[in-house]
Amino acid sequence: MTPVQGARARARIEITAAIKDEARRQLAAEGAAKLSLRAVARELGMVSSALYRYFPSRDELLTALIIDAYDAVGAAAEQAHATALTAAPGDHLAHWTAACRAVRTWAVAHPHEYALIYGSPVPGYTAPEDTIGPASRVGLLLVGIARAAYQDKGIALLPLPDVLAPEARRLAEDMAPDLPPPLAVALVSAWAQLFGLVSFEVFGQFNNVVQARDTFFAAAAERLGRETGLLRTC
Amino acid sequence: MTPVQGARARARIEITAAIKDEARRQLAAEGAAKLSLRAVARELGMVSSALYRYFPSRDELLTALIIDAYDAVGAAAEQAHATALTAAPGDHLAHWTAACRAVRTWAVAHPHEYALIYGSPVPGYTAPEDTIGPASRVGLLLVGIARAAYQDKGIALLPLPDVLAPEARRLAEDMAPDLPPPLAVALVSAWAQLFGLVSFEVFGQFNNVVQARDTFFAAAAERLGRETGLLRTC
DNA sequence: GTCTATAACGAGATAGAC
DNA sequence: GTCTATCTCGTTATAGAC
Repeated sequence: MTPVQGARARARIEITAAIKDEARRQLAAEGAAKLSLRAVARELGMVSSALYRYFPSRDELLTALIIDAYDAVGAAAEQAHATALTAAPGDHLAHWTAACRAVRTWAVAHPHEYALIYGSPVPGYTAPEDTIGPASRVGLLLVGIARAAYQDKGIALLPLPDVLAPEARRLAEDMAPDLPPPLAVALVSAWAQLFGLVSFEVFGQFNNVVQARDTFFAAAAERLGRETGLLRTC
Repeated sequence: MTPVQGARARARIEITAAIKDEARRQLAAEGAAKLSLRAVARELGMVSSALYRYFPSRDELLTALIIDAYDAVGAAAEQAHATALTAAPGDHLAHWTAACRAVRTWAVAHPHEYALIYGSPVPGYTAPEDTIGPASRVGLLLVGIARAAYQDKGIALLPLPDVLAPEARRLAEDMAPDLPPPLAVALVSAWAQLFGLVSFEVFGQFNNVVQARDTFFAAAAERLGRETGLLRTC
């Protein structure tokens, strides 16, 4: 808090940010598997051993990038949701699609960071527990939207097959004890399916298939929301 | 066709297979980005330059692995579909879920090959046109199942938003001119969402979330089929 | 013609001595 | 922090065995 400490702390923050920026650049150029502390250091005009004052290992740098990415996509979704909340109060389906579109927009703008968190696992790297919280942000937001809709007007979902009932109960207890188990199952499905749509676009599976990506995604996301019970249509 | 040619050809096929097998082993251990011709050659007791008799470059070896993977998952889905066709004739939803479950089963059994084709793109590698055909097999199978259902008893789908109408027409023309545009859109969405479910499981996003993976997936796949119009439920 | 081995290139990573 | 010696890589040219 003294001026000197403040300057030191500020420098540390700046250098940490510069390291992560350069690491993100390498992520884009070479992929997460080839991320190397040495190359980052070289590009920054530092010596590799100096980096260890900021990140104790390559894996910890990777973890920081992963957490940043989860936080960025989570914040984008949350902010879009907050905007939609005031722009169209009570329209739960609009809140849902706003969050979904924010996820897609962020992913298209940051394909390599998206690949880092929702693509193939990095060989030899296992995510520590620190990533669980940030990784849950989008999912928890979707749960929140569904909860608001449920408390507002209830939901009408298709009944689940009997074999899934225990898992549904367990899921609901884990993530949202106040919601009916079928809704919990529908939410987890929709969550995975949402990222299926985004991944297919970002990873190139839609090349030569889908052209009007924006409207296509918007329609699919709305459909997902409807099927999660946010609007009764039958 | 003479004995000598047959022996040569057989040896060539065997060595090609051995190279791909070893490459797949490295794929699992180090990831596609670090796949190295030299390491493959070393492990096989060959010299790196000898590999060029079989694959003109590292990227062509990658392409071969990608095509094999697409063909493997496509064949698995097609075979499961064929079995379901005779086991439950006329039950289009059962045919759909059988194909979906085969995709998941293959993916869980071959996570690294799955990651190669449906995960993050390999940095610096761009897939040649040869991969388009094999990459389309699962999608075309889903189209075929939907076509059978459509010709059998028609479909009832939600109307599309107007902005999506041109893209829907274009999509239907491209992939299945005999199917109504809304069905084409629903199929592409379901295709992407199916792989979203599989990717979340294979890539670890379901860790600490979904436990009964098999029944969860089966229910979600059935739901996807229903929503694609394979069964009218409203 | 078909294959393998040797050697080499230029580029990059890595380990250790200083 | 710096320098160097030694690795790796993809790829090619060349020569010789079958």
